[in-house]
Amino acid sequence: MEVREYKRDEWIIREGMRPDYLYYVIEGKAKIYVTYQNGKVSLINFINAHDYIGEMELLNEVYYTKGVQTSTKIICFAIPLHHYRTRLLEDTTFLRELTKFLSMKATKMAEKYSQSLSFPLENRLADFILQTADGEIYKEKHVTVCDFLGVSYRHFLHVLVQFCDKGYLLKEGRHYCIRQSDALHRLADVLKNESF
Amino acid sequence: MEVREYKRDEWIIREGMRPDYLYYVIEGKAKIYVTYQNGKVSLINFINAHDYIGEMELLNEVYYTKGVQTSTKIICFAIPLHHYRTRLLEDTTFLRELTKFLSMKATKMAEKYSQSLSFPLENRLADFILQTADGEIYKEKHVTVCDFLGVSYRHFLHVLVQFCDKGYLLKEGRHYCIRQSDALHRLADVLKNESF
DNA sequence: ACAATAATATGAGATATCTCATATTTTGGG
DNA sequence: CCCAAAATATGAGATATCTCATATTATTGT
Repeated sequence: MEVREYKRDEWIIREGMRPDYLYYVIEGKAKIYVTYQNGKVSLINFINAHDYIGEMELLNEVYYTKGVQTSTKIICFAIPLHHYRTRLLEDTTFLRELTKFLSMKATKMAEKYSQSLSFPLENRLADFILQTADGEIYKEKHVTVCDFLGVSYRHFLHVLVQFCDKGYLLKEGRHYCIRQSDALHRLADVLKNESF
Repeated sequence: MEVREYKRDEWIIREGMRPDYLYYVIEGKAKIYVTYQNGKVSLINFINAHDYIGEMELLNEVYYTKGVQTSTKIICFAIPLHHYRTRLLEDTTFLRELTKFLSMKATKMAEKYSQSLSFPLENRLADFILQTADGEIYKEKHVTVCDFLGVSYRHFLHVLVQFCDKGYLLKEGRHYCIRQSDALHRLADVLKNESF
């Protein structure tokens, strides 16, 4: 097992190229992308500390590998599959851990999926802002967010400006300051199911 | 371990009620639903033979249980969790099998998610029709499909009628007959990524 | 066999979202 | 420090999709 380091914006895995390693992220953030035939590129998910990368390829002989690009510096473990594949697949503790990770991943995806179909951007953006804000400050890159929420830049900005007009957010140079988190919460809560 | 049978339209798991069993489907089909605060109900996924039900609750202490309703008669194994939970979580063969199942589930969800955001109903419906058609005959219930694809009945029908107008489909009483599968394939192929 | 309920169907107007065109500002590399 | 590329901004018109209203046909329970 090696410890590896990737710089910001480096590709850990190229789309379509089966990786030879299983990665476990110690520190940093990354993004998973897929490209469609018409050239459209879609941001599928974020990867954070304690996530696995390449677990699909460990488990499935046939699998279309998505691209993984770092968005900060990343430090991770890299376990060579050719050597440890069999051993990993016989290790109960590892399997249990991986199963938990995958079940969370599947659940979150299912949630995002049904939310994306059921609610307009207004609600999903409110949720995203609250989830990614650092205290009162929201400062994600617009382009990345559009990708992630799967909407056009134009429409995204339209809704963001509305939030400002309504006084939910205040634009401060490069950042946005959350002014009425209660209003945002009301919008975001619509996404939640009855359990909350 | 028991063998259980559920009739059509029965609820195997009620939303929000933690199940006491892990199920493995031998035969039949079911649907997973979630209800939002505003009362909107969303069909998240289909369950088919060889799928697990309740695996999330086996793995995660905290998990909001989705509702599962049969759409045909279902025959399944039911494994009582209070008795076998620990043993299951130590069984390598079972864990490996479950991990594979979950990785497929996560992948499919991710695919559906990014597709739903990236393409209009026209493409997604073409894909759905081809995937669920029995030979040349498509006969899913409109209401269920709307739910699944996350669009209004009105819009769904609008697009379906277009397919008929264009001669892709021919309405025959209750069913639809696929007349130009090539045209549908062209629409559906846009969803595929470069790997295909 | 009948009534109630669910599914199918259609129209019209509103809203959400996209595409394209274009301008300004910020940022990274040499 | 300068340039090219990326990110941010804004307008206008097109399209996808939703909501609501209202019929007509199946299906189901009794």
